[in-house]
Amino acid sequence: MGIVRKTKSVQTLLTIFENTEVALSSANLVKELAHSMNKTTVYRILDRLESQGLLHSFQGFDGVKWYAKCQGCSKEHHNDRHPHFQCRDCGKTECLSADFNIPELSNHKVEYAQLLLTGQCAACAQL
Amino acid sequence: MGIVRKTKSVQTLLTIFENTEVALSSANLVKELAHSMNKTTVYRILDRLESQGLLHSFQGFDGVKWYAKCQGCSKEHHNDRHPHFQCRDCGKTECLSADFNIPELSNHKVEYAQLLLTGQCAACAQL
DNA sequence: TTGCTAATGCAACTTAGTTGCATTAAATTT
DNA sequence: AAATTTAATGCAACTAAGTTGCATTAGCAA
Ligand SMILES: [Mn+2]
Ligand SMILES: [Mn+2]
Ligand SMILES: [Zn+2]
Ligand SMILES: [Zn+2]
Repeated sequence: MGIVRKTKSVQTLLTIFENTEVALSSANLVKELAHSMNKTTVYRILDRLESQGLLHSFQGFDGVKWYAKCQGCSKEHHNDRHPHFQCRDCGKTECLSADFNIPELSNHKVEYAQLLLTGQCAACAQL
Repeated sequence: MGIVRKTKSVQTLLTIFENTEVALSSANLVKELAHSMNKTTVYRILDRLESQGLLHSFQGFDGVKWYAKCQGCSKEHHNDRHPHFQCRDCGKTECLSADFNIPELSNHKVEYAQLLLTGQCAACAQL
């Protein structure tokens, strides 16, 4: 099952994510879309798109939630096990295609892991 | 340089962290200490203890800031490069002694990494 | 014991996100 | 092309985490 109702607001958000390669924070989307839709709507659509396997989310260093498009995820299964990077200079936040391994823990049952990196992005590192 | 002024509030917080092996969220400390000190004071002391190398912090899945004591860090250098774990059942949040490696990124300059795990803690996994 | 100023308390504010409920508008049926 | 159904939205009010400015207090050293 995909999107239940393709409303104007849903389409707006889908288009935004289709046309970007970076991650976007919910807080910032709320600001940018304030003229066209209510903030509650933004939060609810992001929620919905995530549970439908079209977007995935992660917590940033700033304590706000970031979203990025999924590749090959579904309502049933998310497989976005990749690190995320936040540039300390320009704020650019991106999904990394790199892999990472979860340490072996004898006593814990690890179900989900999130690797968050910061430093300078490709562009800022060259300045 | 250690603590500048060992006030009653600072001592209270130091004692709390000395007597626990887990991480504590600032939000929760504010609640627990509401009777004895102002929330602003809690946030400011946590900040100060971190910059003095006595505590380190990380962002939880819940979007709140968590603190735990350091071992062998100083005002000049923090060396708490270890994963953190949050139990999805009991909420227990802990520092893991395990090591983890940061993926090689040709274009980015990684300065700091945070690995956050969730699942079931030792106690909850056995139930 | 005095004086300096780091640290605290308080009130007001900000920012991110949530909730309940009435209304609207996709999608489906007639 | 209406009428119907109900998912989705808007709005207002609220919560939770954290911050800021400023007056006051209390460590601590002289
Ligand atoms: Mn991603
Ligand atoms: Mn730790
Ligand atoms: Zn950058
Ligand atoms: Zn547990």
